[in-house]
Amino acid sequence: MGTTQLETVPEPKYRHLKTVISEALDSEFAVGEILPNERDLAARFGVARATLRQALEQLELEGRLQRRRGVGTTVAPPRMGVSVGSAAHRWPGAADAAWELADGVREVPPASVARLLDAAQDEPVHVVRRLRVSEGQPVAAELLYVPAASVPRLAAADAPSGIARAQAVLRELQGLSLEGEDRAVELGSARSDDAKQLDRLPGAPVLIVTTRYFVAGRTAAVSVATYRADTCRLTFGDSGAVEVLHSQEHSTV
Amino acid sequence: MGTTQLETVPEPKYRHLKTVISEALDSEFAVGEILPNERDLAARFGVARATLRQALEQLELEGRLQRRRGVGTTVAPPRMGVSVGSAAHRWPGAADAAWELADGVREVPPASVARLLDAAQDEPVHVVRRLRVSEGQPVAAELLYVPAASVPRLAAADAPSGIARAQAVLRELQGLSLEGEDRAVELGSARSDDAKQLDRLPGAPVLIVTTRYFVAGRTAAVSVATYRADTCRLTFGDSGAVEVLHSQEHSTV
DNA sequence: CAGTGGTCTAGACCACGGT
DNA sequence: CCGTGGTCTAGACCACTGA
Repeated sequence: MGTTQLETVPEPKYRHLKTVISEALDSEFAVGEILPNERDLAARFGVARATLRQALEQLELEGRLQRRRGVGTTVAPPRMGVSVGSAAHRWPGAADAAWELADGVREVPPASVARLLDAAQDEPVHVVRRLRVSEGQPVAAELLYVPAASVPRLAAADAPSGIARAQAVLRELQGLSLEGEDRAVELGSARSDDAKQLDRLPGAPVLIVTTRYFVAGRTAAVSVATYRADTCRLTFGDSGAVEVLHSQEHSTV
Repeated sequence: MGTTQLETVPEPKYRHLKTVISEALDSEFAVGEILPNERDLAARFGVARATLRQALEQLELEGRLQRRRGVGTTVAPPRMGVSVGSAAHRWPGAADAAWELADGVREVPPASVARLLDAAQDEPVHVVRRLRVSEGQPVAAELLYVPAASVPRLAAADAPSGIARAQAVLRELQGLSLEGEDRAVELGSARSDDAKQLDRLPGAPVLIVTTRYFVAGRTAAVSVATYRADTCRLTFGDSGAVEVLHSQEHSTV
């Protein structure tokens, strides 16, 4: 057995390119360094620009490159590890720096969220918008959905839709005793509003972390956090172990 | 301020296409149904095939479509929730069905893994290859790296590199008392060998789950599991809550 | 303003799956 | 074998950034 690598099939050009460039990145480029522009690179490798771009796209997906319109393509630093749910049973924002309040409104949640809350389809809930910043750059945009029933002391039109309201909702939440959480991670593409906050183009790959917070057997809140997939490695520290160090080379090993 | 949605900029065609098709999927198509082929669709929408493909690619990334060469494009079912680390402090394979042993060899791990193990750079370790199957299809390919020091009772050339050897390694592991785990999730693209096992093309987007297992203060094993990003939603059940139901609509809400 | 990446076109051929 | 999606080309124009 051991069908290790017969590779009877001709490798597509863009995949070979990807390997070549990837190796060049390891040996000949420093983090932050600017690569030649796409037209020059394509010419240098003797391929069409579209083909070159296919290779660059995958390298960007893997967090090896960073491309910005009007600027150029640079060598990306190793992904930063962002902690997700390290200390369980703690309300969002509790002593948690790194999250920056952006807005607080009252809206009807999307159907998928309404399903997770045990709420009616058209019932408006509190929505707290937050932005997570790490190492100086935005890494995640979060929408925290809180049904009115979870924060009964908050009157309907308590604060005039803004950061003040967001603060009020979070303050109320922290009075509740959190029983547990439930988390899911999946791949998605950035909605245009998230993309703006994350300084990416709409459609950029993101890791969507959906968290349900349980109080008294019910779902008291749902958080949908959109993390930049290119720059982030989500860490789940179950034990009190050391913070995870850099790692790379998940492909083309 | 509320820069909600001025959208002064013309929306690219492929993004508009994506919205249109996405809505059509919700209203006019059933799961598993086959879409018209790309040439017809492109003609119908009055765009070049490449542009149509850009829209389809993103929809596939979001798990809404499934495309297979030689077959066609079908409407994908909702992502399945696969549990990752629901019951912590348990060795891999312990009563854990769903993982299917594939191979067991002895190899030098990639540098990134060697760094996580407290091992020397060129020291060979046991490598157990496993495949996770859920709902009848492969969802993850795992490489479990176990330094010889973690399983001292295993002689160097104990079994002739195969499933028997894999079983022996796992059996030894389960004798150890696991102290904790440490998990990280990041986006990657499938290496060609993983791609084969997962029935995808090389380069397909995957969620890479790296787990470190701690015994006696040391890293006794490292698992690198590659999950299909298109079909999987990784779930982390911290509480004994109900299994997560379907959810969708992470974008274009 | 010049230079970058992002979008788009209208073709072509290839690799694969089923018939 | 035919029809599918996958790869590739050689152009073109647009949107954005920074000088």
